[in-house]
Amino acid sequence: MDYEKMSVMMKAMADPNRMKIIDILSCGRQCAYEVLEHFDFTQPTLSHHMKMLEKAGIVTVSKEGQWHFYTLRDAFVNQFMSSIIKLFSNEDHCICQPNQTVCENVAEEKVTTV
Amino acid sequence: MDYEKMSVMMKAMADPNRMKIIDILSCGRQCAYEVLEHFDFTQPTLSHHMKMLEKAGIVTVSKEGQWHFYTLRDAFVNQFMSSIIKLFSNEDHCICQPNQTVCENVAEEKVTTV
DNA sequence: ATTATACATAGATAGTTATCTATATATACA
DNA sequence: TGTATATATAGATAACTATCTATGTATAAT
Repeated sequence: MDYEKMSVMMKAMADPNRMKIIDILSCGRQCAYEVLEHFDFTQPTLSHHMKMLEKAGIVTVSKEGQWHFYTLRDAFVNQFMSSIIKLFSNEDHCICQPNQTVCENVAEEKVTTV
Repeated sequence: MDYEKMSVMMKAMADPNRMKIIDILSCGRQCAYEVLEHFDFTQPTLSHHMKMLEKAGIVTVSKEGQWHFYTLRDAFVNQFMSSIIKLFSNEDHCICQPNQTVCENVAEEKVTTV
């Protein structure tokens, strides 16, 4: 697991306004002007947020005349989901044998439910 | 979807070091001392990170003598996964009819694959 | 050509945070 | 009791970021 790369994605998602933008775009592509109607902040602030989402590989832009259409990337959704599943399961990093000699951890086997 | 609450969780997860901590704890509970062995930063820094994870509802602590055992909360994992699935699908917020009169968005119906 | 619209960029500010050193607290052990 | 160990707290600093106002740019409409 590439924690740094995943961190960039998660930090981009972690802002509540950007999370709402992702939620909006999950219904299909929309232009910046449409997206802005759902928020109270100013247009430059939206421009900033969209750039963050773009840089993190979360959305793509296609420019048609004066309109900039933003689309949620399927590749991002798939990659993010599989990374999260790996993170929560005990397959990837797997330091399953806690140091018995140090703190006598009597860890029960963790059953992965994800 | 409670974007603010989800944001708190995601911000807590989004730090690469805390992400690694979650990955470690997904294999079962460990004490702070054990967790610290996987990192280069100092003990107060780990203490800070564990507190962030606790406050976000991601881990719980059980104190046994001088040892503090940290456990990844199943409730968090379940809640997080279901929220993410809602976020990526077009069921929750669902502003599926972009404003035709404004930017003539010819959005194709988005097929939910999550 | 002029005006309106959609979006981006520049620069500033206030708030947050990841990290450190230094120190405190609490438990275990000799 | 005194010492070692595990963890927390305090305070400082540097970096990052969400937001604003002001302004620039590019396209469309009149």
